Amino acid sequence: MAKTTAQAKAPARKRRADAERSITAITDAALEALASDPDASMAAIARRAGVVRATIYMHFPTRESLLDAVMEEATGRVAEAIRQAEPDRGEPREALERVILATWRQLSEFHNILQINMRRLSAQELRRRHLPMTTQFIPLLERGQKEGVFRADVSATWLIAVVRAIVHAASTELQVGRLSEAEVEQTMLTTALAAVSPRRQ
Amino acid sequence: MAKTTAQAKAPARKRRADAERSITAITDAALEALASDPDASMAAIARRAGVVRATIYMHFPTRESLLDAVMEEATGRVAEAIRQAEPDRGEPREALERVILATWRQLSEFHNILQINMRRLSAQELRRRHLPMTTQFIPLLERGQKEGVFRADVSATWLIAVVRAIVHAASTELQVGRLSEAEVEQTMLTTALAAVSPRRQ
DNA sequence: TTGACATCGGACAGTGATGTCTGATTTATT
DNA sequence: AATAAATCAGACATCACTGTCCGATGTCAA
Repeated sequence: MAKTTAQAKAPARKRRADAERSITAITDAALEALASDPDASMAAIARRAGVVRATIYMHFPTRESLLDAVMEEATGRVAEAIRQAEPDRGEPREALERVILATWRQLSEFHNILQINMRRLSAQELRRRHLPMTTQFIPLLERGQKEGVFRADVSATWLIAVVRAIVHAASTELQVGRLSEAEVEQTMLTTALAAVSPRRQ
Repeated sequence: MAKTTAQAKAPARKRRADAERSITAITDAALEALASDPDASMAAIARRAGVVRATIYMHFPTRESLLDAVMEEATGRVAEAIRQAEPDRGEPREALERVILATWRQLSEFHNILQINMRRLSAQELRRRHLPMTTQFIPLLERGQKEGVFRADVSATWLIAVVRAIVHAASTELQVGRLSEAEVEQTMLTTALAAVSPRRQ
């Protein structure tokens, strides 16, 4: 609301077509570059975007503002993937499996992006910007809690954190070779479900 | 074995007492500084250690070598904490609770150290250097699997990864304020146990 | 076609970091 | 007390990065 950066939805004047192209090229390149190296330089991002470094500064006055745009893009993509998995449809456990499967690759791809933002943003700010994702999970978790298929002795937000942690762990173990492509999804799902299931009395 | 760095157990010649003091001061300061800021500079570490920057280079020829020493120190501390929790004594679930509780504060304190090393080391190298910690968990997990109190349809190493992920998640949620000091340990423990428990048939 | 917009290519200053070096001074060891 | 070791204080070269600026060239839109 305060700043008027390039990714603002309502630009003061309409941008030219090539400017639009540059902006998306830069955003995409930044997303890729930062996902593989959280300290990727502006030069590296520009190179990847097929653009000269100064061009980035045409649209993003500072590195910070580019990181903001990247974060918005990343959370937007994940949020969209969640949406398409229809978290509010059907039996909660099945819905959760669906949502996890649909998003787990992106979540692991954006692992580094999360790290970046955990460093540069305050806890509240991070929380606020994650709302597009978390708000979609909460109804599902709470629904499952009410129906008694998810444990209700801990908060829904904690269950979200646990699921996310397990997904990240699966991603890491796959990378390190301790889990195979063949078994990783099944292992991840069954563990996540176990973690959110009610305690045996 | 290859390099002869300051933290080598058998120095070529005996160091003077003040040199020993400097080395531990530097290592400790680096541990603290890097735990709170993964990009802490040599200057910041020196300042914290009450030492001039050049003194660090007396004992650690390069930043990398200091990071190596810090990592060894961190894994050593955690390994020692695990050892003192006696993972091989008593009922597996109780032993696991004991071990998690005894180490979780350190694990969360060293969260950033882990991040640093995940970036600078290869997956294999990281795995190798974590052995002092992981090897202590494996017998406990496998014992529990044999006794039927831990799930056996996934590997013990995966269970370790899950427990670690949950501990880290708890640390993060505490930092972000979504879990209180009062509830975090209980929540973490009950979730970890649920994740490693056998499936209901 | 024309004028405004956008990019290019490169140069520039400023900053902060790593690693090296030196000479003076303090400290431990024998 | 003498000697060797270690630290200090500060300077130095080097590097990589950020952000700014410029003139020249290319490209869109009316």
